[in-house]
Amino acid sequence: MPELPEVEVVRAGLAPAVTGALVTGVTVFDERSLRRHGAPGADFVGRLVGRTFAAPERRGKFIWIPIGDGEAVVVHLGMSGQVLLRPLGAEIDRLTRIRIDIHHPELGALRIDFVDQRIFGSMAIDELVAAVDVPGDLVPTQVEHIARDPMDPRFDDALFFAKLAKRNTGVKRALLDQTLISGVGNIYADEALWASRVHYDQPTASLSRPRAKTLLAEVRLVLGKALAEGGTSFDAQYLNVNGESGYFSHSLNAYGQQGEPCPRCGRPIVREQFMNRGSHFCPYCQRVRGAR
DNA sequence: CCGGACTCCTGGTTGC
DNA sequence: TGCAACCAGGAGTCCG
Repeated sequence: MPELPEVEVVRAGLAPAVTGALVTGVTVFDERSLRRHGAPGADFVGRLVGRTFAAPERRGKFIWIPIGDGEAVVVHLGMSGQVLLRPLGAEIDRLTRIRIDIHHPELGALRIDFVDQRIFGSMAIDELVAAVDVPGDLVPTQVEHIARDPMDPRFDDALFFAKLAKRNTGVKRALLDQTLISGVGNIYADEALWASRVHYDQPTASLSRPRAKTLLAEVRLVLGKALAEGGTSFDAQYLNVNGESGYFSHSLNAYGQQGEPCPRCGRPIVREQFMNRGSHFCPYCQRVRGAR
């Protein structure tokens, strides 16, 4: 699951190569990767060829590259998406779903390969609209409902705490709710909860303010650390635009560590099914606190 | 508002 | 050795 750090690594890697580049050709190998585009592949190709990319932007796990005329190419990696930057003549991966040929004024001809095994990811051309909170900021309509991520300077901590207190749900569910806080997925949710000693099903409304602050701080810490290390690569699926993997898997404390000793107390980490996915935590360090 | 179930999907792994 | 069942889960939708 590429989460904020992996997606940001992709955005940052894309930036120098695509900004100012002209789209010279587009090939759609699998139309299913255009699910969010809402029109056939020919429409996608026709509207993209001849356009010039501006600097790629990101919110949460969404990347978009403005192409002028109030439009942008929106990219979501889903579960298994990769965006690879390659020389024009490089070999094409079998799982490449979309290929975009570009010409950069300084770097020359390049190719962007959208590779996606599970096809939960997508590309789409979308209209840019004013952001709800800061009208000067433009976001694709598909991203309008996505909250700012905790690394965004405009992320509003007080607003987040207030919303959290009003929610009547478990804290992990809230962390994964992209309309409340974006960019966090299953891995970093488990890691941040472990670091702040909070149980995944702790009711949000019962979280004390100091605990909520600790949790948000740990979310930022774990995202920042992963970012510095180039993103997680625990199953080698997550690559930067150059096809290189990150190193964060070496420092996971809870995610995927079931049966291993908790790095804090030594008792075994447990994996439970929650929200149709695995939740990894230390049953000793992370207990539901404060009955009601 | 909330949560659960379901959908999209395929390749690596597991199990017989 | 071969094959089938199983598992991974981001995000949207629908329903009770």
